[in-house]
Amino acid sequence: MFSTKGRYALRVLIDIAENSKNDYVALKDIAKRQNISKKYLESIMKKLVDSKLLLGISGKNGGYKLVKSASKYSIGEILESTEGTIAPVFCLSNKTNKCNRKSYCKTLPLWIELNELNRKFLYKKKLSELIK
Amino acid sequence: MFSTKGRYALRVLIDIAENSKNDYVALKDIAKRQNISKKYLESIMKKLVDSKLLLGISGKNGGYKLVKSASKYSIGEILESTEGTIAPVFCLSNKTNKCNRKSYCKTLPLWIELNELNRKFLYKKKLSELIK
DNA sequence: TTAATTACCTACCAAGTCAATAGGTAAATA
DNA sequence: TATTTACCTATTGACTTGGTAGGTAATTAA
Repeated sequence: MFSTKGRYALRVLIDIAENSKNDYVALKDIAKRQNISKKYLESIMKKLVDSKLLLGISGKNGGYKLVKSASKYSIGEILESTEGTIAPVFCLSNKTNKCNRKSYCKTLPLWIELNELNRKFLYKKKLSELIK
Repeated sequence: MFSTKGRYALRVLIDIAENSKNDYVALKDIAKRQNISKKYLESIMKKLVDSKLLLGISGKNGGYKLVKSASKYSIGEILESTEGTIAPVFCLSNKTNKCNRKSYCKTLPLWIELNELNRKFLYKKKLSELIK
């Protein structure tokens, strides 16, 4: 189940895409429009800046800006950068599956198939598709 | 992310399917084979019995038995009965979406599409496909 | 009839996560 | 220089997770 981190992140990126006219969009404006706690949003913005999905500029008239066009953002990369992982089970959440049942686990193929289905869907779907 | 409840439930049903020869399979044997705490498994068995996916019989030679053939069990119903919901977001976890943003939410169509993709996959996939 | 075996039931608990809140500092600009 | 903004660290209450503990009720083999 996706937490507010990922869900808010999508709303933030939609908000910036719709409200930025080559200028920076301030956190407080996003928070007000989206009705999300300003302080809590900060932690989400940090993840998005750290993973280079947003550019953040301090000082007067500062704020956040997209680093590429909305059609270049996949929903998958946005969710993954804020949620940490989008895998359906823990054993697929890391690069290397450390579960010691993996060589004989009868459910693993199911989880792999589900994971691939989701990743394919979420990385194909673009931010621009959620706008308008 | 699926918790141990759903993941263990799948392993339990596979175990019973593979180890029941018209007789009942005792919890302690499942727990031993699957290396899962006996006491903790009890809470998962209860969910499966309550949702009529297993028949539980007390007393000597008692235990648990499938109520239908493995090919009739969908992975979706097993996960849903133990996890409560398999929806990707909270607003889709109940019959009635109570989110007050739903009339204008720009991300809701994405979640609905993802939810339907997952449900279709998990309800089509059968327990028998995980065996052998 | 009795002892053993089994599911079933209720309560509790430690650790972790979630969704915030609080109170700052550093950078940029009018 | 004052203001605005992002950025940083720490804390917290409520909830969930993954168990543990200790019993009761039902069934059957001896």
